[in-house]
Amino acid sequence: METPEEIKPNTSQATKIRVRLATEDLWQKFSAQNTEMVVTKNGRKMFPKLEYLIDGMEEETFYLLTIKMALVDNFRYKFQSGEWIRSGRADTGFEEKEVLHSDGPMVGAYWMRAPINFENVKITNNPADRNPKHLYLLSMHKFVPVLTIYKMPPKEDGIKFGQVDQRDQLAIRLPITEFIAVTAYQNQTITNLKIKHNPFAKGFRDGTAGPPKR
Amino acid sequence: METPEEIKPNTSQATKIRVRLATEDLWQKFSAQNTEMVVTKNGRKMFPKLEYLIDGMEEETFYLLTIKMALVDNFRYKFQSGEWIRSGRADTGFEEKEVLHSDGPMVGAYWMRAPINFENVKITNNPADRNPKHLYLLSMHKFVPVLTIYKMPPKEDGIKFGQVDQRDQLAIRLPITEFIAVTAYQNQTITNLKIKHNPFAKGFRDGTAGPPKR
DNA sequence: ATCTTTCCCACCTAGGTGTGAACC
DNA sequence: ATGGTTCACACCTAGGTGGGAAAG
Repeated sequence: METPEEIKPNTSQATKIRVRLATEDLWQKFSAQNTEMVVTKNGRKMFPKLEYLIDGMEEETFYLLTIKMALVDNFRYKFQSGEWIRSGRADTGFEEKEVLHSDGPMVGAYWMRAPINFENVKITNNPADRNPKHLYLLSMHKFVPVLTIYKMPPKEDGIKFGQVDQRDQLAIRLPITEFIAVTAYQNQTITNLKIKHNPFAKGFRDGTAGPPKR
Repeated sequence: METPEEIKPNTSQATKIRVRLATEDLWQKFSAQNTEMVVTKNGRKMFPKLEYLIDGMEEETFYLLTIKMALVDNFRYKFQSGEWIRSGRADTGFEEKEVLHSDGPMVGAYWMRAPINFENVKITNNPADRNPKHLYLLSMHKFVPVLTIYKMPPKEDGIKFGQVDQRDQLAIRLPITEFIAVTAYQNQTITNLKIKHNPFAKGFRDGTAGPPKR
């Protein structure tokens, strides 16, 4: 169980919330080699997936969950001689954008029942992409996913979208999920891990099927 | 352009909103034969899809969209001698449930730009189904989809989920989208229309591929 | 008997992989 | 020349169809 890195001023209830990754072992394998994530013009899924396990919420209170990507530092990176090194200051033009979890406002009991995944969220290097489920990232920069949990006020009559108090926000960034956005993998070890563990890359595994012929 | 059937007490802005179906011609073909929709234990997609075209929203105001299914009347139905007839009173135990559009709160300009579809919403006959994107329906009963548009107050600092005034809700039910929930198709004409127009049923079309062998 | 539901199936759509060459 | 990006591609996962037999 990891401790959240960033906790905003908060009510006593919200600070009891704890978050960990559903596939922490897998993330650890990537993290140890410096995780890379491919960004494309049309949007690319992330692998490993962002799947969080949550506990400590109030069973009957409504919460909203969002995900965003934050720049880890102000540098550009490049892969040289087998390692990632800094290469000047970060490009300009990056703005954080938040994507609401598509399940909408749900009670704590719901969020805690099963892993919460954001696999419908894709990352892109196309600044003109207006898809609300796509996050624009800068290639060759380092990012960290930020899960934010908003506690809703008690529901009233009608639809339940009360105002969210700033103090009832909890932002969680797990260092193990940091990654560098790339348009093509740089580190062959990362490529091998992707092929080994991502079911969609099964066609590139040795012993399962031959490499693609051309 | 159809006129909304049901307009709740409303601000002047909200009443300017107009909604029509993106695939109205297709819905018309089904509606003329009494549309049937299959419900399953694990959830089934609807076909034709619920795809709405919207105009008349304020470009920069935020709106939330939801979908729900309403019982059209208090009867149970059965298909006898080639037609749907009433067969006693409706079963008990149906409760309307609302599903938020997964894009979350978006400005009017966004909702009006392209057809709004709810194809991630599935219908089921399993009362124990707790999936927030699944709607529990009673088989052999008649339903109508209800699109509800919630106008949000001007955004403040922080996250933008202000309270929604009851007067700023607009509920739209298009009679052409009424359907009877079934566990197996009753009317062969409906089956033929599904096979002809649903891409996933291509395997059952004559002249494209033979019927499945067993 | 009759009506309704469930299950597995062949067949299909939709779209997620890294590759390697081309492009810039 | 170098470094980063784009594209079509073969190969795969995932899952949406109604049919038909069986079950309830």
